[in-house]
Amino acid sequence: MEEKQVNLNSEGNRWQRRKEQRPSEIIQAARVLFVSQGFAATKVADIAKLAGIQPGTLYVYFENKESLFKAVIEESIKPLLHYADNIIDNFTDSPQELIRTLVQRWWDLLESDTCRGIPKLLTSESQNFPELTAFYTRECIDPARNMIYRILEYALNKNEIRLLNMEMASRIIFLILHQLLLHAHSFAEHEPHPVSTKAMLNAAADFIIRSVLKTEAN
Amino acid sequence: MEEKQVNLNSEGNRWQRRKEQRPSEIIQAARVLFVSQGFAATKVADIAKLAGIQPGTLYVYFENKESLFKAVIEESIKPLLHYADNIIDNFTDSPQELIRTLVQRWWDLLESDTCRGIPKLLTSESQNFPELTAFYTRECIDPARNMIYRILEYALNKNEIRLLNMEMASRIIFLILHQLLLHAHSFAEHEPHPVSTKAMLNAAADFIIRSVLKTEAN
Amino acid sequence: MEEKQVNLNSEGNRWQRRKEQRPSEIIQAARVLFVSQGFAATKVADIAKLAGIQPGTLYVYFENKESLFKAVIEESIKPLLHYADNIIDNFTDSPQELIRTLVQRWWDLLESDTCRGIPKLLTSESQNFPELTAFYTRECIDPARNMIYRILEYALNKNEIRLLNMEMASRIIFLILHQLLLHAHSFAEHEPHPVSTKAMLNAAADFIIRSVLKTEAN
Amino acid sequence: MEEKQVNLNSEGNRWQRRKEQRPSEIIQAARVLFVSQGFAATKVADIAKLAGIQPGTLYVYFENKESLFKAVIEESIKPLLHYADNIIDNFTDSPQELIRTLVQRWWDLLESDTCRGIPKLLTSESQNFPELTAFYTRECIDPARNMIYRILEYALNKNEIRLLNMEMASRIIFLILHQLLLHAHSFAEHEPHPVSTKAMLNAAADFIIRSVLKTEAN
DNA sequence: GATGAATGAGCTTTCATTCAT
DNA sequence: TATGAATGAAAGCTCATTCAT
Repeated sequence: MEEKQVNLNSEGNRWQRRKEQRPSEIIQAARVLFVSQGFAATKVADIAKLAGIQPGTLYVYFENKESLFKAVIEESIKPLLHYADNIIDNFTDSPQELIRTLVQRWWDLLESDTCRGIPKLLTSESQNFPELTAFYTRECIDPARNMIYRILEYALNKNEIRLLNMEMASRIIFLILHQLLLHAHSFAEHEPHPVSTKAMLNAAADFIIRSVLKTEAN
Repeated sequence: MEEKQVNLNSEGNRWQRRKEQRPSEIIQAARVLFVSQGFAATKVADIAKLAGIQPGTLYVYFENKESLFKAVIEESIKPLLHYADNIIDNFTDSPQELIRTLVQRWWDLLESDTCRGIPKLLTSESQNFPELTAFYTRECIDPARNMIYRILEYALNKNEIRLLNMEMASRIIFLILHQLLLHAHSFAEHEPHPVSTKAMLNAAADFIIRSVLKTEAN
Repeated sequence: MEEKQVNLNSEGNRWQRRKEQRPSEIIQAARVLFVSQGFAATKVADIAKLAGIQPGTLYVYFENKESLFKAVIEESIKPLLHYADNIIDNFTDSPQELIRTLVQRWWDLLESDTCRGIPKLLTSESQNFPELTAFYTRECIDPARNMIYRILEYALNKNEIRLLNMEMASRIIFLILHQLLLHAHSFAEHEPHPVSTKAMLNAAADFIIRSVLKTEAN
Repeated sequence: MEEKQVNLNSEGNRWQRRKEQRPSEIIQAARVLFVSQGFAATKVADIAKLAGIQPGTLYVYFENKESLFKAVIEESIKPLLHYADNIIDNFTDSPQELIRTLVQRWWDLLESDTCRGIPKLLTSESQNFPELTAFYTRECIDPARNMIYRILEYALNKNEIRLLNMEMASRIIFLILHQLLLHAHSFAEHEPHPVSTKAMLNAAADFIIRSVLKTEAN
């Protein structure tokens, strides 16, 4: 007697889940190479080698190079989909602390093993993969800016914010946070005068705080 | 009586000899495609087509695709090599005006016809062309930051600067300016809530001014 | 009852995996075309077709056309590296018999399946591949002349040699043997009055014997 | 009223004559490169450069690369067409002297400025240009062997010839003479133990004389 | 006639993908 | 499932040839 084999992971999901059975090592390997070399310049054979498999095996799990790319983005973006919750878990700190926490958590999350370099990759390939870019813009960038906006609102409620356009300030803050990530994967290692990550993060937080919060020393 | 048939650039001018203009036309075409698609994803045939020539003609002027890429970067970077002089021509304005001018001129220069998209391109290809990246870092990024630093010094001398680490502040300001350019060539067109360039530039200037200068409303 | 349809190499075996035999098959095909057309005039696609593979397959085994050429030479030369042993296995025959044997064995060895046409090929391409030519000169030509010299010494010891400069005679004998091979791959088939290989070999042996050995009829 | 323009140099001539107006410098340059590199490996642009002209100019005089090649052969072969008269001008010398003269004149003629390397070139390209090869075989090789045959006849008449097959001996003598030329353009410069041209020519003459003529020391 | 920039067909080579094992 | 040799379309590049100057 045959039981109908139910496929729980129906492929109708826009962002398919393959979960356990998918060799996430392939995705990790692919992400590393895509980030450093770009999509077109990365060879499938090199991904396979880095993942410790043969080229043919890769095609057992991914339909083609492009769908692997999408899986890389999709998978790496997952932790960011509800990052608001991840990054800032309570709004009871002082606004200043909140901003410092924001910057640090932002870095920790986006440079974590699973999504390191994804913003750089999406910036580079934005024209080649417009759907992914639109998805990222809608699901990650926009929520991120909303969260920043909420932090500013929180400061506003505490009467600690300076006179400013909160919408535009959110955007600029986002630019700073985003560029911190890009810089780490592009020019950082060619800097004539390198600066530690910690120093950069602190400087970014200081810069933002000075710009948006009321502080003694103006 | 036969009128001489005048060929209005229909196909008779395929054999135009334009030794002088060709290289820069090819470079312009190549820059556009390299910026939007990346080096590896851009086909030589497409560059040729966009430049209005045949593929073989491209090789009359450039040894290969890579040297064309280098020519694109080097040529496009030229206006930036002494951009300090280009961007800020006098330090007699108020510091606030100076920063507003900086942001606007930065944009005008870097999004001008000759170098539009180059920062995006170099960010994307930094790992694939380390020498070019080092060159850009040394000759463009570093001087740019120095110029920003001098603006802060100017404000310091006028006693209009807030208490801050000028070196690190310069770096963050540079990040903002740089990211403005990248954003324009990546996510801008996929924004769910687009914002005009003018608004972004003003917001960036405001943000920077609030962060580094003494202002009434803190 | 259905007989299993046997596919007699019609097209079902396009995907044959024959890692072991492939390289030497490619080399054989390449040798044939290189010998008749020269290196530059031979197309990689034609070599592949003659070897019964696709162009891409060739590059699984050889880095490029030039390294295939080198492999052809190196592989084809192998049987010649110790040909002295191969050609003349004993020095107990009469000098005259020895020379007849030399000529015949020389022909049999150098026109065997594995090295047919190589002297012609190396003559043609000597300027384009100087290292290979030097290698061939040192490892094949020089030892060949030494062996000829030893045959003359053997005749000398038997007091059957005429008064002559043995060093120079060896060179001339080598020229004759070498040219026999070249002629077979160049003008032979365009001869207005063709002569059989056998006749040529005998004539060459006769000519050499008369020149270097004491014979009754002078 | 138009007179029909009469082309005095009708192209019906199998081996066209362009005489004075043809830049024989082009042919000289082409011969040098064809001999050392082969037909396919020689670039028209390099021939033009060596001839001191521009690529386009070459096509004023030659229809295409192949017809230039034919002109090279055709022109270079001219001195050989009646070389019997050129090489041996009298049959009054002793047969031995005649053979020595033959070898020396053969060399002087075939390595003269106008035809140096042609035998090597034709050997290399024999399969690619069968008509030229047939022509060369018929008009040069065959007459050359006939002349050698006549020398042997002359020796026969003087009762100075050994017992031999004169037809086959002529062929072997020709092989030797031909190979002397080939060797000079292929392996000679890679010889581990070089020998002067003069020594080789003498050795060849000695070798031939010993083989075909009655001599005291047998 | 001479030029040399421009051509474009055709070559070598690459590499994402397939499939017999 | 995993393999990796084989594929073949497509890319970069060459160079004999053309033709406006």
